[in-house]
Amino acid sequence: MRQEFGSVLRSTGLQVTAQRLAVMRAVSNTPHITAEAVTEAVREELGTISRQSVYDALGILVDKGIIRRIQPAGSPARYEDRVGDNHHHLICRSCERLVDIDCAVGEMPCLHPADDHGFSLDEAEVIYWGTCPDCTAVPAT
Amino acid sequence: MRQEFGSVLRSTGLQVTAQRLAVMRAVSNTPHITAEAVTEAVREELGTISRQSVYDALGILVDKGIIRRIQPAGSPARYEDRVGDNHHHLICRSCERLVDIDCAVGEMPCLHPADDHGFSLDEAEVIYWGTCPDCTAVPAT
DNA sequence: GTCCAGAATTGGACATAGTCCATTTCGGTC
DNA sequence: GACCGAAATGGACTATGTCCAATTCTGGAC
Repeated sequence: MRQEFGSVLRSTGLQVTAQRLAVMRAVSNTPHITAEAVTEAVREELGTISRQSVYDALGILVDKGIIRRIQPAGSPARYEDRVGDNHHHLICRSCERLVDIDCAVGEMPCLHPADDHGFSLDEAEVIYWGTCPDCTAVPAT
Repeated sequence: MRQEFGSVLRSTGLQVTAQRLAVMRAVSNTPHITAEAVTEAVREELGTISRQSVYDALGILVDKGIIRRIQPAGSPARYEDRVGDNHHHLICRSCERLVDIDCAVGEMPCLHPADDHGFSLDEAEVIYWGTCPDCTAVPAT
């Protein structure tokens, strides 16, 4: 996780900047991190960064496929650097905990609808909703 | 689609109000309607309704399982009255068009992850992302 | 080492989607 | 027709982003 980040950026034709490296580190260190948490983490590392730069960096990284954006209902967008393995997510309705779930198929799209209405599909996003063990134990907090 | 709406409300212990009936009608008439469009439709019917009442009515109807809320990434929440058949959705990345897809299984949850991390699952939400025929024909607009 | 062009960053205003709360009104019952 | 609790209202507020113009930085050429 050293200067690999730099080469990744360069290999996609992006400039290597301290802000982008810090954003990549934040996403890499904290799975399912939110934009706000990224901002905090980068500020800790660099002292300052504008909200704009964070969104911009995250947006570009997502565009380039370096990180993945997840936008579950009722929660701000989250980012993760586990890309390419097409895994899915499991979310607790009660505490919003988000857990990775491996995809049994492993390639995209891993599911095919009976009728695709002429669309050309590139991804099947699966979110499992349920209640996590902790929240099951303590139903109403 | 007559006074059925009224009985549905009563059967869940809710009061029957003009606002709620109008909201239900709006959702029923326009598949995948947004909160904003519901507000417009209800205003056309009743003359006036507060944004609050729309959100409140939609929220209660979702709570009671009378309608279903869909919150795809990058789009405001949408509502539909097709509940109970556990169908999925297909969205065009380019024009945001949203289409229903029947679930091959039909019962919830229709998918089971290899490892559920101790969660008790109640739903597997599937969103297929792709490009619709129109947008494929006209790539960049 | 200096300079340049384009890329990246910044900050401020703005947009969108939705929530909170105190008050008023309404639906259903007696 | 009066009453009570549920529902609706309106206004302020919050969270999460986006847009834009101006500035700064990066990497390469000289």
